[in-house]
Amino acid sequence: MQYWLMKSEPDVYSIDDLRKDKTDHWEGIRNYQARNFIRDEMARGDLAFFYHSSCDEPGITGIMKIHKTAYPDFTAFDPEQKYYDPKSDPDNPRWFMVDVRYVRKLKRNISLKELKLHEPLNDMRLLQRGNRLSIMPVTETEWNYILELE
DNA sequence: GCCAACGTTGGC
DNA sequence: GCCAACGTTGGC
Repeated sequence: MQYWLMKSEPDVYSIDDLRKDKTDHWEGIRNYQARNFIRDEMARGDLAFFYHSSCDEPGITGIMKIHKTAYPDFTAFDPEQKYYDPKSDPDNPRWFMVDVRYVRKLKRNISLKELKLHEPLNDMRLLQRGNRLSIMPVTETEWNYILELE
C-alpha cells in the first residue's frame, strides 16, 4: 500500500467535484515521470492527497483512493479534447490514467505555506524547489505527519 | 501577470 | 548526443 499526492487546479477539477462524482478518471497526465508512477506503481486501494494548485491557497484539501489501476488515457486519442496527443496511438498508448474515488475532505485546507514550516516535511518532493510533478509518492511517515496537522 | 524552473523538441 | 529554443507549470 502506497501513498500519493495528486495535483489539480480547482478551477478545472476540485475536491468538491470529486465529492459529487464519487469516482472519476484522472485525465490529462502528459509528463513521463508522472505517467510512470500511474502506470507502474499505483495499486488499487492506495491513498492519495488531493492537492489544489494554481489557486488562492495552494494546498492539500482531501483524500481519495485509487479505485482502478492504469488504463489508456482516451482523451489523448480525441482531436476535440484539450489533452489530445496525436503521438499516442491507441494500439500503443503513450498516456495512462487511473480512476480515483472520493474518501473525504480534510477538516481544513493544509496549505503549501504551512507544509513548508514543518521540518519533518523538508524532504517532501512537493517542497523541493522547482518541482512541477503533478503526481508524486508520499512516504507513510509524511502522510501520517500531515494528517496529524489536521 | 510575472517569471523561475523544468521538460520536450529538433537542428546540427 | 548536445544544447538552444520553446512551451508549460505553478507559486507569488
